Amino acid sequence: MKFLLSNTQLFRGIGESEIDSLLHCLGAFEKTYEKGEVIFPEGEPTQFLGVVLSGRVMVEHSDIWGNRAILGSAAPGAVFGEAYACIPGEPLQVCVSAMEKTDLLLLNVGKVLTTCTSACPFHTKLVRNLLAVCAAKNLQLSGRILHTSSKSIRGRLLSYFSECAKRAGSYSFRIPYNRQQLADYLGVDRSAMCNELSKMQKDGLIRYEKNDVLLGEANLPSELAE
Amino acid sequence: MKFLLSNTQLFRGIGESEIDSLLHCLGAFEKTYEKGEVIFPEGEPTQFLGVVLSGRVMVEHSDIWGNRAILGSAAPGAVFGEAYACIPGEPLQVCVSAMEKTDLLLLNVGKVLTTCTSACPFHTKLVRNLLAVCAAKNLQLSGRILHTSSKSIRGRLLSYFSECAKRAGSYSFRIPYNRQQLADYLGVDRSAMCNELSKMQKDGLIRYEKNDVLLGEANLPSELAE
DNA sequence: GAAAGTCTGTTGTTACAACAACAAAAGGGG
DNA sequence: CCCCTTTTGTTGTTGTAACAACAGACTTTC
Repeated sequence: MKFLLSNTQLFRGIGESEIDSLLHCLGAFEKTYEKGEVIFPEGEPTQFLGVVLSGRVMVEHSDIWGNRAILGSAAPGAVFGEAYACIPGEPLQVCVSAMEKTDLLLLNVGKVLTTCTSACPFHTKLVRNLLAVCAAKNLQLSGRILHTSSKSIRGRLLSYFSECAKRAGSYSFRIPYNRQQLADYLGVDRSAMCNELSKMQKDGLIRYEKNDVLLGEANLPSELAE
Repeated sequence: MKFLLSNTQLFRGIGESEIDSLLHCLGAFEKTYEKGEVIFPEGEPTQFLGVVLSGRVMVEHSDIWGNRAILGSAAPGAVFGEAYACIPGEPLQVCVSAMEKTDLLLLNVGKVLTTCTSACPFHTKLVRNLLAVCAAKNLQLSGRILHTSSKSIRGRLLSYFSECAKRAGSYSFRIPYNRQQLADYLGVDRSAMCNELSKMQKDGLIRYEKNDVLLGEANLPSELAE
């Protein structure tokens, strides 16, 4: 696990040997959640930040009519809840839950920030890393906003798929959401989105099979066929 | 100006006397922009973070068809561009411009983060403050997402107005956007939104006059009348 | 391996918001 | 003060996406 951690953005530049003492300072502990289980419920504050060790978590919001909006998800190595953990007492406007069986590392970040001790020599480094993580999360949220800025379903899908392709470094990629979740991420109706996906395939814009998508012209070699 | 700064989130806990040396370390300088002028153009990275001294700036994105999406705005004392300044070389996906005549303080944050020097004793404090600012900005962006999660124009307006009222600590508040900007912030058509505002007033949900809004029942004492 | 449950894709209907076009009001210079 | 520009509010039309309902594929469980 220490090896995994030392490769995350949060612990970048901190040796595996130092991580131990840091984790101790941060009151770190591991915890496993089953699919669908709530990790941070809406309405309560949290002192803890989560690091995904395995599995995947989802950040969502539900209004009083049951309409769900998905803000994003976190894959292994990624961090979540850091914004709330950095603002002590702030009640969550969102709910974090496990999309599948998930192992987490939970860190009490409140401790780092409220006490001014720099006793552990790597606190400083950690805070800077946390800042970088927080900044990157800002861009992720901005991305989600830009993906939903188009008025049409097709525009939203293409915007999202473009980013997926860019991140994967390939026109072929796998999306982490099922249809309902993708619809809630893009803020559209599921059935209308399924419909649009079909049309886009007919139009040769994409090819897809379940969660695998190939973005590009119809005449590209079809990696997805058979 | 130092008095203003020492009351901002970014410089909280840093004495007015220390701010001078910090500003020097950060290569800080003031600059004035006219209404409509671009501060950070889309596509280019920035090493600088901005603090609004007076006026107001707006963060927006325009797609290739000219559709504009407004991500948010920053009032005096607020900070912008910090996410990009914390990720060296990251090209802006958004454009920052002045909504009116605006005085800014620009700080080279890249220097703080890339060099590991803690020579200035208040660097550490500043980085922590910056983290808090970044976390708060996360919540702002989440808020913008939640305000646009409703499918109806009325739902989006009410969600936004609710937050305005909460922040103002009053059912009566003033919005910083004109109609077109508000529409672009909420991701709806301006004329349709104007229409919906009229209906909401007829229905007694709100009263408004230009940018002043009163949220609540029709039978509340009408502060806006006369 | 059958049964219950979940997920996906399809269709048709309907409501709502985008769009276009215009008039009135407000603001800003000269 | 008048003219020009910007902003706001209104109307009518049209298109698109939400919604409801269902069938088939795929999972999970016992």
